[in-house]
Amino acid sequence: MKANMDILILSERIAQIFQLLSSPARIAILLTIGRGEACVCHLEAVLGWRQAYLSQHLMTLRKAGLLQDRREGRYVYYRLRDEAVLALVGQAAELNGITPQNVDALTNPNPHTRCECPHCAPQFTALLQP
Amino acid sequence: MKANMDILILSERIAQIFQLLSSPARIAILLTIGRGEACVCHLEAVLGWRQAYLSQHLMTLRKAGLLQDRREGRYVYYRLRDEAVLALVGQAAELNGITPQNVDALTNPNPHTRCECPHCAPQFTALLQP
DNA sequence: AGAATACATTCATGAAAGCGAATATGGATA
DNA sequence: TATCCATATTCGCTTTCATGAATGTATTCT
Repeated sequence: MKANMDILILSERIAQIFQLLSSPARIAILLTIGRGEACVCHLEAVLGWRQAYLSQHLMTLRKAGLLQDRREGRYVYYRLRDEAVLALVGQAAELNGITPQNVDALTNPNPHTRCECPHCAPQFTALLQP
Repeated sequence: MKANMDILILSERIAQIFQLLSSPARIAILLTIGRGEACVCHLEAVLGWRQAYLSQHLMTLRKAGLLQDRREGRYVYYRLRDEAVLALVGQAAELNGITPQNVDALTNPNPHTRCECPHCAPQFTALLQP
């Protein structure tokens, strides 16, 4: 039965994407990078996780082709390879009753700006404190 | 840091959806139901899996609110509670280089038709054989 | 009522993934 | 060259999840 096989193979490939996105940590990373660019220390500061932990998830996302990295000096900047993933995240959120505005509000909007994390640019740190 | 907490909570909820869809079996089930309606024996015949295995995944999808079931005699018919999930699956496929047509071709198109599986309507069985 | 059929649920196990600790690499500065 | 800092990788443990086996429940038919 060919149609049978097709649907299984197709489903497998589709599930791979969802598998990648099934981790809260990776979703948070993708939103924090958003339409911009971020070094690891930025994510470290914003999300409050250890560097090694972030690097593991970044490696996963990079190997899967969702992220691309760019080295500049001793910093490595990550950005989305395809911003369509943000649309996918938004649609998933809607399915769960979350409005697109809520997602957008937490998505980094800057298209490919330099990282402004507390390490890279300490003057921005104060803004994060309530 | 409020924004920090928000993004973690939001990411958690979004990841839940992806977690649900990270199983090839569940993707195949959703596509096979598609815009129509299917009883368990239909899925059993089309996908070639044992009944208990299907029932487990159906339970997961039902409890998560993605599927709704309707009893008619001793048959239980499943349908999508919100067809938006098909759009989500299609978008995930596109991210992985699969064209929407390829997905559509394997998505049951009939809106809420009665199940026509080999058990429920044996005359259709012949059509499945190449 | 009893048997048969369609479906649901529970339980156990094995594989995979999350996550922490430790360590390695690679560029920059002195 | 030596050292520091940003980032990457490996290892190991724990937990989670997928899957199979067995069993339970609801409905129809005789």
